[in-house]
Amino acid sequence: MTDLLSGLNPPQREAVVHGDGPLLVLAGAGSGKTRVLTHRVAHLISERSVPPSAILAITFTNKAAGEMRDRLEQLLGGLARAVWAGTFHSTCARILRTHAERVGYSRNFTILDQDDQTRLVRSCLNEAGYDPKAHPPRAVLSAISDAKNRLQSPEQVAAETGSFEDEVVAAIYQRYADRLRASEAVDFDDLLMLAVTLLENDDEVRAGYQGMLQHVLVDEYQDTNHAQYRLVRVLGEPQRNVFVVGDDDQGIYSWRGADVRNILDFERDYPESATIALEQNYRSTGNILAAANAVVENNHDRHPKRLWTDRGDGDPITVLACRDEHEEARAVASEAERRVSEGDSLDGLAVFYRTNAQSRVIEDQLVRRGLPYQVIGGPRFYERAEIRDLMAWLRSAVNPADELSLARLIGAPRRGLGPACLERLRGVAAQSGVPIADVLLMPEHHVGLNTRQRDGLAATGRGLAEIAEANRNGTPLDQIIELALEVSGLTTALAKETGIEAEGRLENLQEVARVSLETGERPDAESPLAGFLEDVALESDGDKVRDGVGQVTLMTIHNAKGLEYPAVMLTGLEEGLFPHSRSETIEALQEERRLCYVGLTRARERLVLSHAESRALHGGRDFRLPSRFLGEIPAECLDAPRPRRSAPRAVTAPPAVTAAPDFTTGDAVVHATFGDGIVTAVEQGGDLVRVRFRQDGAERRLMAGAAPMRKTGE
DNA sequence: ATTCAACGCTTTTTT
DNA sequence: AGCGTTGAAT
Repeated sequence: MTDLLSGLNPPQREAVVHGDGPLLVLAGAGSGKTRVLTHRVAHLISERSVPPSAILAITFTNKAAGEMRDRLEQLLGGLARAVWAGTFHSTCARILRTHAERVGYSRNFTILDQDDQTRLVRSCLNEAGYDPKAHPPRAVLSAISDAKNRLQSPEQVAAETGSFEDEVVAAIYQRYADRLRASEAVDFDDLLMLAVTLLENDDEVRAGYQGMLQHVLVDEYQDTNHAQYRLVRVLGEPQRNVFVVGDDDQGIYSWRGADVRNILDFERDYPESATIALEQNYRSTGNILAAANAVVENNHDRHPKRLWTDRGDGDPITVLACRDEHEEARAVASEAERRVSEGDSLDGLAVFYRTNAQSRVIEDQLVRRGLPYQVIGGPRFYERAEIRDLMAWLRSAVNPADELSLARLIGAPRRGLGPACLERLRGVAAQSGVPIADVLLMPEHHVGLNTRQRDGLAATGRGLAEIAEANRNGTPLDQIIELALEVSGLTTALAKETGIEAEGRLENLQEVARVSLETGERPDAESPLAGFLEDVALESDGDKVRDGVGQVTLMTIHNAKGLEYPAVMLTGLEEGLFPHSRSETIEALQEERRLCYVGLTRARERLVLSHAESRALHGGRDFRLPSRFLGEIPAECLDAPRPRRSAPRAVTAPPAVTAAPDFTTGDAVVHATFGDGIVTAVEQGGDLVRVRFRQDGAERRLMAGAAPMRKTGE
């Protein structure tokens, strides 16, 4: 394959043909890292005769893995199919299913999602006699998750408690882990932790994988956590052909345990490693890059680098000052309409925001104007209550030990069965040593229950048995799901309800059977249903981005990682929203800034930044100041300020700080965020002022029209 | 024992 | 605005 290297620049080429040993590729945004990864794999196979099955490529989403496989197939043909490409979680799930018995699990273990996890933590808190109000389940869960990411067992956590809260966490962690075990269930963090534990402690299993794998490649390395790091390390031995690609400026998951130091420390951990930096950007115009560079340069603790392009400046960036979120939404819709009228596809337009809640008003406007769109993330299809009900039946049929699913399906559909019934079942099961699913089928044990409840339980047991039998005898997946819908009584119950909502929910349920046929083959799954359940559990929002369908794409910036669009609108650039008010520490603020950097660098040609002066939030309405990130963008990258107002400003103007547009050098000013300062220079004909602030002594360039700043009287 | 309606509270990002 | 809890009705 001679063309494997053509079209690559020298550092890209160097990375692709790198010999043995570890390599760190510091790949700036838009520098062609996906291409480098793919071509590296192709190079290994076609030029270095590495067997495809000896290569493991870990990507951030399943979609990225699929795209890599497609691309490899174009380069190499069917040979490429044997490359093992997946996400960290799917890779670990596959390892664990293969060796389940070695970690003391059934091969049919259930993978819990966040909602299941929170419920279970809540239940553990209640069981242990702690008040969920004093110890928010989400916070406790997050602490447990942190511990698992550090690969700490409940015992280890218990040994290191330093406060009462730590002790609560340790106690709940222990209880939570026990409940998971009893239910043959694992959470997302267990997938990583159990796989690492297995590989590190089981010589035979480890030897198997280490003997099979010659090369490990990891994308988005900056967002790996400690457990993921350990997985890569153990799988990379003994050859240490570990090829990691990342960008410390794009680390946006530290709150999830990702450790940017993994990338900064790579050279220390692999002293023999080489480093290659990719700084030429092939994606964005000069103005967009200049803005992104300028913003991220306000961060410390980064590998110094500066993206460059030979594409020219391109159009200036547009900043829209909107009155409120509705006007911002109208601006989004107008941008979409403008695109259509200019003959461009809506596929090329993406709208980003910091929080999922922001999508609603934007959706309203797009619907109103008949503009097609897709929302990535937010409440997911599989997280709807009725779908979760159905999934509980399916999961229980595959994994009879799954008590969480059992608890859910007992009450769905509503038929006079509730928590009390479940408690009784658990009691009987514990006494007799019979699995709960079997107790369901034995009405003689249903003492103390009324006829209706007894009948209900027996019917539930029969239904589950029927689904399980269908799964066992190879009934097609969609028919199993249809069967589950029927024997569970879910459709019957919904059909009785009136109203448009029930209709929608009924349609959603039917949709599951239809969608189930679209999932790919899973040769490692025990049954198509088991494979489907795992797909659903490990599916990420990013996997659902569809392109080529003529729709505007709406998503959080977190979901935008790794994507690019000709036109990007970054909305809600307001203090308190972006950067988010919960990001108070320096570290958190720097991560917000990296997030901003990620958002800006998704744009190829057109970039629109918007902020609203007031925004409705949790019921009330707040006045909002423009984000400091806007102030960090050099004015020469920006369009002339273009306030977007559909009503006279006086009517709705915030009573807060009002900008005085005519600053002169030497003026004493006060800024909403930075406090007191002195104007040191006026640039761009008065649009931009330089101000040195007393608070930190730093000089900042601010937009005179947009900055939340006014002159102070002497 | 279950279900439903009203109330009050908390609000980031996600594999 | 959405969720979990609480209290009353069935």
